[in-house]
Amino acid sequence: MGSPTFDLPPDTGAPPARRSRRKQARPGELLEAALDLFVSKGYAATRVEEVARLAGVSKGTLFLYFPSKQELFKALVRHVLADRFAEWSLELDNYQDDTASLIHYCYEVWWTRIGATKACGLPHLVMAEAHNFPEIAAFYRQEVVVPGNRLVERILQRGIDRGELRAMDVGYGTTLVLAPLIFCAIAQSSGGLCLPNPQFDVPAFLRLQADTLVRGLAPDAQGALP
Amino acid sequence: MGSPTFDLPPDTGAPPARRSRRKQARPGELLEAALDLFVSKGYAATRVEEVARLAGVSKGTLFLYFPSKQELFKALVRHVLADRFAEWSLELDNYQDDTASLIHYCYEVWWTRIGATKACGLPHLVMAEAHNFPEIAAFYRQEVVVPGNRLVERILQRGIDRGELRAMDVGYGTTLVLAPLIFCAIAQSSGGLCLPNPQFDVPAFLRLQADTLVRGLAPDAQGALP
Amino acid sequence: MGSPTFDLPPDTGAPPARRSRRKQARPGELLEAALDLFVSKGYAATRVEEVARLAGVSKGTLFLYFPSKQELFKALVRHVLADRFAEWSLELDNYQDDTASLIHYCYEVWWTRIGATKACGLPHLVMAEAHNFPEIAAFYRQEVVVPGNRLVERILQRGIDRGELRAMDVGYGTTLVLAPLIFCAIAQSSGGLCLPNPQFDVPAFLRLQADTLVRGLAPDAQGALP
Amino acid sequence: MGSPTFDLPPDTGAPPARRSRRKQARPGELLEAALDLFVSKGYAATRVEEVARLAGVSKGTLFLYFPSKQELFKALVRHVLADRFAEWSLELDNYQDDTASLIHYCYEVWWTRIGATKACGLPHLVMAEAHNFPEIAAFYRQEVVVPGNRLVERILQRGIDRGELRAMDVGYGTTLVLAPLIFCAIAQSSGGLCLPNPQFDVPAFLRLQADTLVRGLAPDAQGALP
DNA sequence: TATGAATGAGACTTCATTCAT
DNA sequence: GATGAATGAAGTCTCATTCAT
Repeated sequence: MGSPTFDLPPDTGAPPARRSRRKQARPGELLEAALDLFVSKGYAATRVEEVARLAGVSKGTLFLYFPSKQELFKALVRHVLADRFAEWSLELDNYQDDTASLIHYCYEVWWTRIGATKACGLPHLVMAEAHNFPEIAAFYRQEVVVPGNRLVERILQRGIDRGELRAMDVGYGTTLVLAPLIFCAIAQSSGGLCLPNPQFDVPAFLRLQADTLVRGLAPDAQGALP
Repeated sequence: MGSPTFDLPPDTGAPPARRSRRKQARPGELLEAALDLFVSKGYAATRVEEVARLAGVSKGTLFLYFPSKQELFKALVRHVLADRFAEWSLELDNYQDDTASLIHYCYEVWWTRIGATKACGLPHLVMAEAHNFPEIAAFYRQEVVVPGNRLVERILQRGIDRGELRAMDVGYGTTLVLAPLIFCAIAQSSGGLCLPNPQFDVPAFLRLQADTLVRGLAPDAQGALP
Repeated sequence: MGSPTFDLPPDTGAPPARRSRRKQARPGELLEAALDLFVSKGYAATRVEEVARLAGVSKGTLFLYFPSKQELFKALVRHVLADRFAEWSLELDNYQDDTASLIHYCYEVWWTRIGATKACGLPHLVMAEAHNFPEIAAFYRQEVVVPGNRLVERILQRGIDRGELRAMDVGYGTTLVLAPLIFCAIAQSSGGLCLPNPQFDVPAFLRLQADTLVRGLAPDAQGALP
Repeated sequence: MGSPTFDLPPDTGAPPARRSRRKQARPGELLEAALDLFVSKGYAATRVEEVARLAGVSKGTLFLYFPSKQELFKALVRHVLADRFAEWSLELDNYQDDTASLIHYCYEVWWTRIGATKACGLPHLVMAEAHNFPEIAAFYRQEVVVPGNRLVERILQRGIDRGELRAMDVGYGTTLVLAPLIFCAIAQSSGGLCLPNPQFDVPAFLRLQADTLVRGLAPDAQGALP
């Protein structure tokens, strides 16, 4: 049940010694700072010096840990997105309740662990820079998109098998499930720019979305076009 | 049924003369080029000289028509996204069929006019640059987000009034309708990075999405959580 | 008794026809505009397009008459400064009164014909650009500085010969006479920046200066250092 | 008896190492270089890269110390012209001899500290750019023109009080005293363009000017116009 | 002849990266 | 290791000049 952000060193309360403090924690602090800034300002508009300052080190020190701005960005993506799906897959294996509940649970969990955290800015950022960082795009596809789709495929297949969902093309069905999450991630990280008003309650929307989706995928749903 | 892109001058086959004087056509050509490059490379990674070259003019000529890179971007947003909603609103007024058909029709029309064109890259771009260009964000909200939501609100209210949709919070319902379109726009403009495979058929997905949505919003839908 | 500015064509009252009006007057109008702008904004900060607009023609037309900005500047200096000293020399030949009156008269005349007109901005401009325009500097020295000094030398020599001025090195004396004029020209053209207050009355100062100078050069003046 | 220019670092004979770190010395070196180039070529014709090269650093380094070309110019004006008057005011307070000597002394001191140094090019430059940089003009008026006039006012009033000068409007009298200095500054910085010949001995002229001025302001001077 | 659209060299400025300390 | 002064390539924008109309 990992935190969606980074494991910060335990705060000892005392101000750390200036020069030689927590050397092994530096990369994490730099990535934390990079996440903040890349997500809120975009890749190009973020200066490496800002990242260093926010992490409490000098510009030169950043380059000791990451050989370039591009490598910093790649490391950030790898760091934030790695090893989430293994954990989630386990949770799915152990889930006992019906599919409607499972979908609701997934949306809730996603919100708690991703949507409500700074990590939710990354998908947007990765997609925006996909053309400039093909390597990152490939990594993202392999480490995030494919596992995410696998996970949802299993959920849908389980629902169909249990008679809780109507028969469907599971490949497209996964996107039906994932699209709202990606939408919410982007809505969040763009300051709600695609939402109708600033009071928009994203968790409530996700509940409505889950409910509507479950209704729409129910075996006995009415109203389909011929 | 306006084209979502610009009217290029008729291609006479001959390469345009050097230093040809085409004051009327220049802004459209430059915006067309800007759309191509901004959408595919991002705002910061696009150099104004590239835009000018793609439009077949020199760097200086671009600045004759747009006083800065930022103004070029604003003009692009205005040109591509403005004046679509008036037309759509008219179509809605004249629509006769039931709500399920209307929603399907909207998704189809959106795909034809936006999703399948280069214009579909703009929402992504605007959201990515929202923090750097608050003025553009405000403009986008006012000229695109708000009118779009208004349009969908009318569709939903019409459906509820006609007894074709269940009662709901129309404010959140609009986002249920719009989110898939925004998702598809971003999926398209990021090279399908959030889609499960390269053969993903977006129009087919939109049909499935419309169908599922209509089912989910139907008055007699089953399966809602307590 | 020439005007210190340019001879404009007689104003016929009727608005001139757009295209083919007063072609032979164009260079003069352009030089008039150039004087205005060069003097008030400096050489570099003046754009040729501004000059053309102020003269009522297009940028291209300016280049029909002057092959470059530098040549426009040279032509301006030549035009404004040419043929002033011949006239003044004649007036000097015919002057009858005593030297004190003559010096007062010279300062008055200078003020009327130069100091109070836009032409008084030129010395400043020429001196500021002397390093960038050695050719103009040489021309200015030959056509303005040398004749001006000659004229004043004759005045001083006449005064010494008539016993109205003490014996002196006439070469340095001329600079005593001319320095206040140059000072006033620069004070005027810099917006009074070297003057103690905005109400400074330059003609009154020149009268005081002439008076003080005459006293200081009088044969029986007291107070010299040992 | 402060030097009007900057204290350069001691020349060790060896060429400075590439990428040497000299944070303390840089601003002074850059201002020194800026003084040289601005004064000899004018503001617009001086490129910041030239300034940097003359100071032995790269273009980027200049912008490390001065955020823009305009700020460099302002800093130069402040540095060269500020803090001279406090010192001079003190000297004036302690002066014991008669007014004629004092005026001579002032001119001598001005020549030594300003006229004979590169600093004498600044007044000309500031006046030439006054229209383009109103902020600098205001600063110059407040920090240089006003204090300078104050100082001379005190000298004249002291002379009148001691019966060594005739009664006069002290406001205009100050300009009588200062005009020759400004004239000489401009003459120097324009390569002697307004002087009758290249052998013109400026200190000798200033002595003659002081002498003539003192005679002209003497209480018993003869020869005033009615 | 007159126009003004078009050009492109060149200016200022930024910032990722290097490296002496 | 850590620093931050220094670098210089690269970007935006200006404007004198050209030239098709």
